[in-house]
Amino acid sequence: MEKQSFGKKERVRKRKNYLDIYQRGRRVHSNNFTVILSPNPSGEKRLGVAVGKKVGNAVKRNRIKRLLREFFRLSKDRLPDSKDMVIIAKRDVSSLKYQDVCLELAELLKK
RNA sequence: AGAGCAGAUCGGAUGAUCGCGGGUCCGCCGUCGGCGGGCUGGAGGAAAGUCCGGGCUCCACAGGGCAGGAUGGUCGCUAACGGCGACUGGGGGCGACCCUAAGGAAAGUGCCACAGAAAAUAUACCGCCCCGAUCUUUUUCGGGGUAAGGGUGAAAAGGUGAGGUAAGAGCUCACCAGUUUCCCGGGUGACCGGGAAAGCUUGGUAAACCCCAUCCGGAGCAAGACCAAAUAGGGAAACACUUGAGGGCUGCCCGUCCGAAGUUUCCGGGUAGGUUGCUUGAGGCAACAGGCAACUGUUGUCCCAGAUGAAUGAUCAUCACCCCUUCAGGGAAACCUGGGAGGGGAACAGGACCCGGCUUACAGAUUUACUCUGACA
RNA sequence: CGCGGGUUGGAAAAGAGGUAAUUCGCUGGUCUCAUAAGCCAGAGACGGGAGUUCGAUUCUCCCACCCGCCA
Repeated sequence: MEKQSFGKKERVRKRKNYLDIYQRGRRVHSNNFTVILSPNPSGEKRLGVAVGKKVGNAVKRNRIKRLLREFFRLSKDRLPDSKDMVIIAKRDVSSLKYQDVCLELAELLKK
């Protein structure tokens, strides 16, 4: 069985990395999210999450981040290796359920 | 029973699967460290706003004056406060109770639009009265007295009555209201109660300047300390004490300190990044004691988040809570009781150095004391 | 996280206790064969809630929103 953990190695953790990904990555948009994909040399697949202040207060922002990480964790095996991915939440999506998030992102990643 | 008022407590619970970050122990690889496993604990009453106060850290341990800021009934509590408690004055409510930036306007300055005669030194508009002139008289003009009457305004120069007067006026008197001073009694005090005298009365505004009293050094954990790739060439210490540029100490001044350029010695400084500060503390809980209370003391007991692109989530089940629909029983009905079935809801909100407060947001639940109205006894 | 500044018609922007200017835009009229320009007239605002005051856009306090600085 594929492991479903989500450790520190699998996160994008520095501002520099984010800037690199923003510059080099390919962007895909949907209603609520923007996904940026960029190759990275390390061999790992990594996730970064960006939720701006416009989206809501701290509770809402935290909830969105958790939902996005949950999605990444559970559908890791279907994602390509050696890719950095940053998901940006565009608006207040804290009322969405986890399943709604899954559907929308899965759609988005097919493109 | 209804309406209300002041507090206090809580802020869903349990389980399963997957997952996150901390501490600790064990094992393996092993230079830091990494990997795996076990155990343990992991957001709030406001964690929020950042409105105050303090601890802590650095700035040269910070002295004086001016400027600036804050507070403003009294007494207390406290590490401290702009907080809290008790009490006093004022205002509101039938009441429980609530609100109160509540020192000084008889230090000075300013302002008080429009209206009004006048907005503070009453320069008198109408009116009333006296005198003089004019004239047959009413009239008209001039000089003066008068704040009792008028209308205006948010606010009009103590109120009522009597005397008094040419007309009037605290001009005088009685009562009442208020101010200041003094005395007596009570209280730690704000102040309260009683009495006497004075001048006879003084507009409002200090969240206008200001005066008085008290307090305040500046920055802030992105403080500060340590390790240290890259890059750039200097940096630090000691001595000497002449000129002292320039800089720092709070905005300015005084005052004071460092100090370029000299000689000698030494090798360090520092960005990315990392470590530390970082959680045992004015700490929580319980009992007893002191105090009206805020709070304090003693004893016992407990260890309860330390992340850093930032950890608490997702899915499911059960049980409680609320709402809606439907069903059964009782009833004439309103409705009451039961809980079978289905559906929905569950607030405000997330630590970022730590505490004490304040303020603001908040579905609902539990509970205590008290007040008013109605009924019964 | 900490520290500062601001909010006035649709847009910009003065006013600092009593009447809210001004410019552009908008609407109607006039002029023109018609449009523009010009001229005349008009509508449309003090971020919300308390307090001080006779009276707050202005002063004080509390919220909301926006902007900036410190890596």
